[in-house]
Amino acid sequence: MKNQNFIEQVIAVVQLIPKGRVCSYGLIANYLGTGKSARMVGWALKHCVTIDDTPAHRVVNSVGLLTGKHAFETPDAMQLLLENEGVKVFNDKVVDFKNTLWDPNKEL
DNA sequence: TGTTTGACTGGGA
DNA sequence: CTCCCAGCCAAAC
Repeated sequence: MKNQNFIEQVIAVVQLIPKGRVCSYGLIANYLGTGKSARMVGWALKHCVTIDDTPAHRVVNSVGLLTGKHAFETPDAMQLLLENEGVKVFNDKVVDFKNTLWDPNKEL
């Protein structure tokens, strides 16, 4: 998967995230090679749901905070989806984030 | 073609 | 500790 647009590359990585795990924007950006453009990952994810049903709820910011929850149909949808997969979320942030974090650079 | 924006991040005040 | 600023890069306007 390389001949795709940036957005589709982000989608591909997000879809690789195992169920019950989460990933940070910076990690994905680093994996894609964009490095510091973590903003692009979030930006792309926002648009990816329009072209694909990407599990964007598995992507959070560097501290496990559900920064993108407002992009869902309802602000609570993201948290509910995560909890549905076994990821505990409290006060809009992932509980035991570092244990739940999935690093594509390490796992792949 | 140039400017603005954004689900981020890390560092400094 | 919290708040603010600058860098970052691709897409949208």
